[in-house]
Amino acid sequence: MHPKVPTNLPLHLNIQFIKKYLNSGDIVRARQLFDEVPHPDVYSWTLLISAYSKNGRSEEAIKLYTEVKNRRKIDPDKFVVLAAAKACAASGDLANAKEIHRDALNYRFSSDLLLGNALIDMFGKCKHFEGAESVFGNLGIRDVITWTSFCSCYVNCGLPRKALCAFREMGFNGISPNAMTLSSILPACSELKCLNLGREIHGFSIKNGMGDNMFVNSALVDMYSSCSSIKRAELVFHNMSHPDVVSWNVIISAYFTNGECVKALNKFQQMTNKGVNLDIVSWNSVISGCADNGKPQEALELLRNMLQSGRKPNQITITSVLASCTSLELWRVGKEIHAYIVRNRFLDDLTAVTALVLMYAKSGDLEMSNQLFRNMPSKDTVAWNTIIIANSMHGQGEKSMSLFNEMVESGAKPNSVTFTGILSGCSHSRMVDEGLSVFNSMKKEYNVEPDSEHYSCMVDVLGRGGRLIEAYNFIRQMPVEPSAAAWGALLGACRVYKNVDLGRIAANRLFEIEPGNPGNYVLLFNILVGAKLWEEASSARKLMRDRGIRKIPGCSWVRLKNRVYTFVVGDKNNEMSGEIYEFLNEIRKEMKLAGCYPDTGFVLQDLDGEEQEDSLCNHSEKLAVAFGVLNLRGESCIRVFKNLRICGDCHSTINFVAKFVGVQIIVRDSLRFHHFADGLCSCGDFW
DNA sequence: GTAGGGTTAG
Repeated sequence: MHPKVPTNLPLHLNIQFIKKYLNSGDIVRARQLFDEVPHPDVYSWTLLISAYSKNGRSEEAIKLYTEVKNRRKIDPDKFVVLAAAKACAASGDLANAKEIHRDALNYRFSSDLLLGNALIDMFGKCKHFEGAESVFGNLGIRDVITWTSFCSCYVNCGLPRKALCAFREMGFNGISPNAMTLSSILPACSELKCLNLGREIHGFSIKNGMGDNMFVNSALVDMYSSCSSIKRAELVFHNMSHPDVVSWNVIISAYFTNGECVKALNKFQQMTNKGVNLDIVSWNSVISGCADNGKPQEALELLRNMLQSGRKPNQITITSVLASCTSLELWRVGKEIHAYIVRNRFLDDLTAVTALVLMYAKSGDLEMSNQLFRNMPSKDTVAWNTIIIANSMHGQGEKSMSLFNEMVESGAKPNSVTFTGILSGCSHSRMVDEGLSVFNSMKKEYNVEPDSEHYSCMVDVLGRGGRLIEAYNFIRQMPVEPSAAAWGALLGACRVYKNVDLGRIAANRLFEIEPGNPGNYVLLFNILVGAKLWEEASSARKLMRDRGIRKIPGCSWVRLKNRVYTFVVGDKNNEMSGEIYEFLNEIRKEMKLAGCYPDTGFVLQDLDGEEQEDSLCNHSEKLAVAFGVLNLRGESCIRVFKNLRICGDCHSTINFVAKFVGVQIIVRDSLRFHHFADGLCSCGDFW
């Protein structure tokens, strides 16, 4: 081991040794020596505190600081308080930050420039602008660092406007910004999409010799990208003489946020080719970029590459890639990632688990979703919102409501998304009075102003509840402009309750607001056909044709052993097509024997008249279910996904199949989930 | 023997 250093040396020599150990990174040995020194002075304490905080061991640093404060024989100086402030800044520990601020006031260091700057920075990192304002106010002299830290505190606290005000005031006070000021203030321009100020800052940086500053330029790339000015972002990046890994990451994200996936992926490739060391952010940027831009397969592929390269995913990687699984309904891959989360102890990460809760719910496994949520050690508003939305999607309105009550009791604050979640739950479960009472309590009890989305949800609640006149009056009286969603909800309700008059009104409004949406023409057509108004129906159809609008083809898919099998109407391309149709014919016979007759009203939902006869047995969801049944290998559940709403005849057929074969069948249509088992559907035959 | 900055997330 190490030769023992005699501790009876004079203090300043011991300090030399402590510093030597710290400089070589041997914090353990420095601590040992420190513990043996009989009367360490405040400087030795400071050295150790700084060392711990630099090594990411803020807790230990703060413990030492508390200890030194309580030593009778030592008077804390501003440097030891400063070291403690840095430790708090590193860990974002607000409680201790406030304590340190109080100490600074007690010791009368509060007007010291050096310490003041560090305290402002600390409060900025702890996201507590009130603290920073108080420190700032106490400073008699403020330098460029004071102002810079003050501005970036506002930026960190999500107050970009205040940041820009402080930046202006700085100028009025005759302080000229430096490169650090500019790179701190540019994110405020990004957030506010302040292109003009951003360009002004760009010009200033060039005039003042900061044209090749990496930090400023990376912040500029981000600013231009946020202001949708990708060309300018590109230009800044290409003019950089030495882009570092962060600069590359920024330009990649910039391309993705502007929808330029090919360029983003090219840049990623280029970066790899140039031998830039990819960091975790590089991988996360490109993975989340793909996930956000409708490229889930690529996101998963990149995750594989990442693992191959030996880089460990973190919570952010997991969250992004789970979003991909959700969009592809890649339930099995999602399960693998779930296992990964458990193995790597990410289960206490709110964001990752919330994404997992959503993934399971969207993949049809509501039970797992609920179970995971129950086991979460802490829950924030987003987590509660997610579980409420999950239950609403699955038609569990009562459950959504009780979760909401639990949420309020737990002290989490409901926000606008919470109410959209509950109200949609109420509409899917025909809970009209509950919906009305929640809606009325939004502003009064929770101070959430209902927006257009909430109003549309309420139209849906009333409409699906069969209270069509009320729904229509609600639309006419709402203080916001009724959106397509509101009229669409009314139109849908008119289809269910066969109300031709209101259906016409709603459809005509929709033809104005969103003339290109085929769904509205189809709904009106169905309503008219249901009322046997053939001529009017065919003119609705003609209107659609004249406008050149094509119905979106119905498409269903089912997963089998990590492969996705897709079916369209009348699909005969599957290798098992023969068996599928045979099975469906058999089922039709069985249904007739059991006294179930096909619901012909729905045949017409398909606008392609030529196929009417046939199409009854041909809908994609039936084909997918049949394929799933024929390939059941001991599994008790089939999950089918459809891009449009499920049709009524398919609904009753699938219900029958589930009972006949003795399996659970879960169908997700474009709006919600249907759980079929034992001759019942979770939607109560109402959708 | 003392301070501050740019990228990724539900």
